[in-house]
This record gives sequence, C-alpha cells and structure tokens, in this order.
Amino acid sequence: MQKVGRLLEIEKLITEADISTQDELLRKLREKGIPCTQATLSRNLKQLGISRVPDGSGGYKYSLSATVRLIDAFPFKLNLVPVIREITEARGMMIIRTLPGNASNTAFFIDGAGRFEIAGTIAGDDTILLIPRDGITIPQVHSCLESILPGLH
Amino acid sequence: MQKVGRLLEIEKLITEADISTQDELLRKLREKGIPCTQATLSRNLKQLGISRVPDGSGGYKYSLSATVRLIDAFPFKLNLVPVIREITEARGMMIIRTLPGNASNTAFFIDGAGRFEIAGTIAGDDTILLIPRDGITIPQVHSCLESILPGLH
DNA sequence: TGAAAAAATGCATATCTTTGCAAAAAAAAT
DNA sequence: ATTTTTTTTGCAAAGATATGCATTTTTTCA
Repeated sequence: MQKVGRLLEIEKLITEADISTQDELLRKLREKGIPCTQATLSRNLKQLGISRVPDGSGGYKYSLSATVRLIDAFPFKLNLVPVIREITEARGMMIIRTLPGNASNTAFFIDGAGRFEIAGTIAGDDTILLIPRDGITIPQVHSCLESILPGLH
Repeated sequence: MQKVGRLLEIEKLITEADISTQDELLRKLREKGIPCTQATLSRNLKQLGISRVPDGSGGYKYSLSATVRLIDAFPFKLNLVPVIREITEARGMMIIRTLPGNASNTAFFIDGAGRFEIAGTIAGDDTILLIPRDGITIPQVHSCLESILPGLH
C-alpha cells in the first residue's frame, strides 16, 4: 500500500501544472505508474485539503488550500479541547498543534500530569513536540493524552 | 440589475457561516429576498473566486480563495530567504537557523504552505525544528523547502 | 428615444465529484 | 501464525456543479 507516495505525487502534480478535473489528475498519476480510481482520488484530495478553485481565466484548477490541514490522515481524531487543533505522529513522537500562543500553556498542562509515558515536551508558539519515553508506543501516548485532556476523543 | 448586490450578499453569507452546497446558499439568498438559480450562483461563485474546500472536519465549505492566492503569489517570498542562515539535519529532522528573532516568522511561512511532507515546526528565537512526516526523507523535505522558498540554494 | 450590442439569466443537461457499501489490504492484538 | 480490528479501496449510484443555448435584461450609441 503506497498511499503516502500517492499523496505526495498528487501534491506534486497539482503544484507543477494546472489540472482542472480529477480525471485529468488520474491520467497523470497513471502515467507515473501509480494506479488509482477517481473515487480514491476524491477522498485523497479532501484529505490533503486540495480543492478546485476558479483559476481567474475562466476555468478551474486544483490547488492546495493553505489553511486546511491534514487531520484524518492518522488514527487520531480531531479533539474538542478548544485550543488543540491537530495531533499527528512523526518519528515516534507526537506533534500537537494549538491555536497561536497556546502551545506552552498546553504543554505545561501536559507536563503537570506527571505521566511516566511522557519523557518531555518542547513548546514553541503553536506547536508542541511531545517525546514519549523509550518503549512507549504512540497509541499508549494517545490514550495517556486522552486521560490528561478531557474532551479529547 | 441586482447582480452586484447579490455578489456582495454571497460573499457575506459564505463568510458568516459554513455553507457546503450551492443549494444551501441558494436557500439563504432567497430568505434574504434575493432570487437566484443554481446556475447563476455557480457562475457568480466562479467570478468571485469562491470555491468549495475541505473543511478539515470531514465536510466541505465554500470559501474565498484569497488565502490560496496569497500563498501562490506571496509578495515577500524572496525577502524571507535572506533570513535563513543555515539548514542542517539531525535525527531525521531539520534544524533551520535564522537571523535572530526571525524563526517564528519563517516557521509561520513554512507552515502556511500547508505541505504534506511537514508534520510540524517549532520555532524558538533563531532556530526552527522541522519535523518531517513519517516516510518522508530529508531530500524530500529539502526539495519541498526549495519550492516553498525559491531562492534557497 | 429606438436600434444594436453586450451582459445576465434560466432551463435542461452534461460534466464532475462525493459517498454508501462491501470487499480487500494492512495493522494490531492474541 | 492466526484472529480481530482498522484502514483503504473500487464500484456504482447519488449528489453537486458547470455550461450550451435561447431568452430576457441592461447598456451603448447614433
């Protein structure tokens, strides 16, 4: 299963050239040796936050929408804690995106729970890097977070 | 001819509330006493540069594509480059050194590009930690950065 | 004015996109 | 390794949007 590869290629194709329909994009993917169907493409575009926008010349083209980000890509759900916007995983760590200026509050709150699973956190302005202790899995950290942050689901 | 009034109202309606189909928008217009058909609406939306974008919660909503254009034609793209002093790699992540005080501007800009390859960034004063998404290689991030920041070597 | 040209609109339909569902594939648990 | 659970996918159909064409409305210009 090469979903990530396909997502990258989709992103690349739509930034490299103006593409106006999913069928057109589909053809280009296949030319690159990436098999896909239009239905899957539709779902992938949604996931990538890519949409079909007027191109200003009477037509339409696909384009990344800067504000919408990948949320459903990984098995984490969008949470209900107002300041947390997104939680993703990378390199065995967790990246928690918050509203601007809220990263350190949130990190402080997480640290304050004193959970063993969490080796430490580093907070910027709107992003927290959460480093799990060795041997701790992401699902474990996730359920740990759920217990720390009520409303997360 | 009440086209202009309708255009204004359309813009207003889609910024005030999340609207996910043209029929829904059409109903709201009619509630305001503005008669219209779906066909006209489609043409008007195209003219206004409004498109249907993934809302990040599994649905779609209409949105001005101003943000997308902003990124596409970001006026200070080139001005950003000189503040970056060095880019290095460590532990599968990237460390970007900037001029003092410029890390968060730069990180904000990078985040704004909304690239899939980048799981998140954390900015201090003059250093950014960029965490690539799993499965993404450093060279991939490099070329990603190059496309976000033209002028980068 | 009134005639001619341009723009806007509605209708019907073509085109394009999204989604429910079942099957396949992948990941996690035992 | 096998079972269970979760995720991804294709198919087909439903849903949503765009557009050609004819008509109406608005604008332009003599």
